[in-house]
Amino acid sequence: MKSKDTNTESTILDAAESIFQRKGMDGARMQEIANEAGINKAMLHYYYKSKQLLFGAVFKKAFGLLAPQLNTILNDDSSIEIKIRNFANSYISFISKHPYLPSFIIMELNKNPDFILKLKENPSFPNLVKFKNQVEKEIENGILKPIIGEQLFINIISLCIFPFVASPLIKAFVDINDSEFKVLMEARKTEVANFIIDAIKIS
Amino acid sequence: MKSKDTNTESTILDAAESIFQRKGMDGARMQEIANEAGINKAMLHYYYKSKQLLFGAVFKKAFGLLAPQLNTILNDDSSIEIKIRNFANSYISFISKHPYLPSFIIMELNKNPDFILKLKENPSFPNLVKFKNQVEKEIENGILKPIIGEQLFINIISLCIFPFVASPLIKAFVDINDSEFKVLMEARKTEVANFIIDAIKIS
DNA sequence: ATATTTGCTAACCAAATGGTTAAACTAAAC
DNA sequence: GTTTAGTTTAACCATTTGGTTAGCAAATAT
Repeated sequence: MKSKDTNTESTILDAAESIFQRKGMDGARMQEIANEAGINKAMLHYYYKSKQLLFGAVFKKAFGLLAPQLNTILNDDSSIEIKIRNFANSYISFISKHPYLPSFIIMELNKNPDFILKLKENPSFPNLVKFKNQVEKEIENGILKPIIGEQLFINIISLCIFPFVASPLIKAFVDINDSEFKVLMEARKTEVANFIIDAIKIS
Repeated sequence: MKSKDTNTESTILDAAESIFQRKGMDGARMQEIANEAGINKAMLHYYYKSKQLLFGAVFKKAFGLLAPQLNTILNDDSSIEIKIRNFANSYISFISKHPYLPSFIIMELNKNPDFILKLKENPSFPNLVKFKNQVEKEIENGILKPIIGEQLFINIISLCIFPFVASPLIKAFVDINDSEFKVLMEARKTEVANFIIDAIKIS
């Protein structure tokens, strides 16, 4: 048997990732994935029974990259302010390196909302309870202005993720090219954090 | 000739809108659109030469609904604070009524970023110049804390649009059902505006 | 060495899909 | 009443597409 350090199964998954994340489930072609992997189309079915299952593997892997990052903000013990600063910085860094990830997840989840049901069963699925309690406590302690934890959470991820999901729109509205966009996103690492802190912290 | 008040051409466009916005260009089937419109598939090609052209008509119409709303905030003469309050309220109301619109536009623009080039030629395409000048002036006048106009603009639309684009994710994270989501979005009309104002206004 | 399992390919298949065509139908124009 | 133009349909077509099969090649087991 072949025992090359790049084994076929993961070559396929990488190729599928690249194609699916750019074209989506419906737009992707099995032949295109095979070409990208440099192998015969039949191999896709040999390792991953069907297009659905191959897609499932890609989707699951993609979601598995995003969720842990969210848990970071939700479940460590630093103050809300520190968590927000860390999160904005690390999440924007992360997405900059994987710009197709969030739009891929969101795109496919919109076309098939039921996908989320299986994901929710996973015990590591992000959970807001601790975060909400912490927000309430800091409000009681006079550190934060009154705000609903859920809304704050939505605000944080909106500000971090949306620019990447809607990057073609943003580039057009702000009238900038790809490299200027990168600069703008780099600046957002602190910009977003400062913006949120200014909005919620009692000065 | 037929002169019924519901003419075939617009029946087709409505059906195409419904299907394309839910399934996307790649996921939509011409037969499905024909069924939705209650007519023969050949009629689609009779009125709109091809799937591409029919899709183009739907996309153009959809974008034509979103752009004017943006110009409202960019090009009227009230203060930044008033504009933000009005915008958050009216934009969130609007999207609530057309929840598929933003994700449809963003989804297809991600798959085909060149679409935006033709849209930019349109003189009514949103332009940030006036908004940026206004922000700078209010900063000089001591009304606002220093902030880059582009970043503020991105923040505003992120907070208003993202929750709808990522609604399946949001519902799962916050652990709410559709009707609770509606309530949360209703609350955001003022929540988002207050959040932004708290972040940028000198108190 | 031989048999057997595993990895891989070329060729093939049935179903789906966007698109076409020729004929039928409708309603106004002459 | 006949012509003429636009409108609609059923049947059809070529291509694409996900998936299968049979056989080959290489590695492992016996």
